[in-house]
Amino acid sequence: MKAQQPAVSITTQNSGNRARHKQQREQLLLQLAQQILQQEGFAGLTMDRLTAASEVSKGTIYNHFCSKEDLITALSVDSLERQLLLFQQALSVSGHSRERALALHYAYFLFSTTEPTLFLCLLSAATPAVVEKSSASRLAQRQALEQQLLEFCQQVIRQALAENAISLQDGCSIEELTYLQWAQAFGANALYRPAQQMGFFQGLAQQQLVLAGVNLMLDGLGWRPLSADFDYQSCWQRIALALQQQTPQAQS
Amino acid sequence: MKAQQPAVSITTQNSGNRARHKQQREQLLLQLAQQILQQEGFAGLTMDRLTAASEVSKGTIYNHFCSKEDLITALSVDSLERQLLLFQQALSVSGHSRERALALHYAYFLFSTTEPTLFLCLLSAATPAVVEKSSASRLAQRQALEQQLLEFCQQVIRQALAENAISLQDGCSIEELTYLQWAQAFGANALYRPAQQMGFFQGLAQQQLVLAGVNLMLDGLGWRPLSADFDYQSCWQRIALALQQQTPQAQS
DNA sequence: GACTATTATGACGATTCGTCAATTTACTCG
DNA sequence: CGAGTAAATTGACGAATCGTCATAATAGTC
Repeated sequence: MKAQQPAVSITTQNSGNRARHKQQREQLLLQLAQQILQQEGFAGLTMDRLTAASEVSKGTIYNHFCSKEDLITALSVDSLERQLLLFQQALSVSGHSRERALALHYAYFLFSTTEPTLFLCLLSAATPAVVEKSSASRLAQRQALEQQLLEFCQQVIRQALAENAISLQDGCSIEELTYLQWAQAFGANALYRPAQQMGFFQGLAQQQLVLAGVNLMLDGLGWRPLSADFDYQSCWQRIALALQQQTPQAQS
Repeated sequence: MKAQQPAVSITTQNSGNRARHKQQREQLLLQLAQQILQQEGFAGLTMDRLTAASEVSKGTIYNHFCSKEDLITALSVDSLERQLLLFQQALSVSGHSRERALALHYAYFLFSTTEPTLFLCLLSAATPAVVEKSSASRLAQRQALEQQLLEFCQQVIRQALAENAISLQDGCSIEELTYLQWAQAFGANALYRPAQQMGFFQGLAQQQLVLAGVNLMLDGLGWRPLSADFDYQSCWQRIALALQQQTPQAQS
């Protein structure tokens, strides 16, 4: 069950391979950290344990991550990279602008459920205790990725404007719209587990809630076609199929 | 600058006072913890520091909080209690149902800005690392308070139904609506700082974003009067005045 | 005023973090 | 190919923090 032989031919002769090798190991360390997180919980993730699980020493690990918190931030960066991939796939589905917006929301939802651990990392990484002790470069990475994600959202909104599917009156900027949708998606996905755990709703699936939230918001905006004039339920399912069948991919 | 003389007459003779005295001290400890949090950051909050700042020993502190994480959860309980007070005040403003819904959103926003530290505690307390090491009783307290808060929201929605200001077609339950508004409010307030820090929007105030988000969502729901037919901007300001002038209260 | 139950104390062991001098490895060049 | 140098790795160690527990103090009772 140990899938981590070095396996890479470490016959790196020119210094170009050094960086690549280092990055591969970092990826492996992140994978291990994620495993520990899933199996032992957040309190169980210690640097010594990661050291034991890996094949390098603690010093080397601190050569990659300047602190335990930096490791969490690194995991969040990894999360965002995967989200980015999902977003790209989501935008490859065809349809009018509102369908594509829905696809992005689905991608976000999909990530939050298929990778709950990483999604929680994202939450933890936003916490002051973590931010305070993460390296500046890692924080910059995270910021850059977030900006890229938001860029995708803005693209869809611009498409909607071009299609004349929405009209931005009364000083409502593209940034504002993007932010509000981001907030909606973040809240609806992040709060689901806690709410369910406290027995707030019984039968309601997370999917239905997210879809309903998006429809409410986009209807409020007047993004045509309105949910009364279009079957976004089946649109949602079509998107689900399109994204799901692409997910089985690179693992080792 | 030290505002923490015991000051309470500890001439507790009958055992009824014991519990009360203990609770007072717990409140004081929470206040101190919050101070440390503001001044030293999350990484600076250690049990030893709290011990030094207080006038009791470490053992006694661990008599109140079974772990450092339990302390964080206790702070979040404190936050929720204050939120509850704000919600009560918010519901005391007069108006039609949608105005009252707006008042709740304002109360939430107000809390997130006037008590940023406590708001972040709420976020941290939702983190697995904290949940895992908090006492069951404290977690139950938090859950109960959250349920009370949601109860307030449901009240307003029921009022709206009674006023015939909304109609719940297609199996959209009260719980669903409550959840979606909660999610919207949570997201819009929690993400503001990070988004601003990454320079995503320049001039946009948090207030405007929150208000816009609520309007979008409630318009989408068809909650009358729609934002096109009513000046929710001045309504918002009126609520602000009504709540602001009640805030200066109990501190020492 | 003696006696008991409850609470408080802070020194202590256990963990975990993060460092750094010593060592090994990788690469260069004569 | 082998000596020399730069870079990376190691793991023992100090520091900091958590949480405990035997002892001491206090409150309440008879």
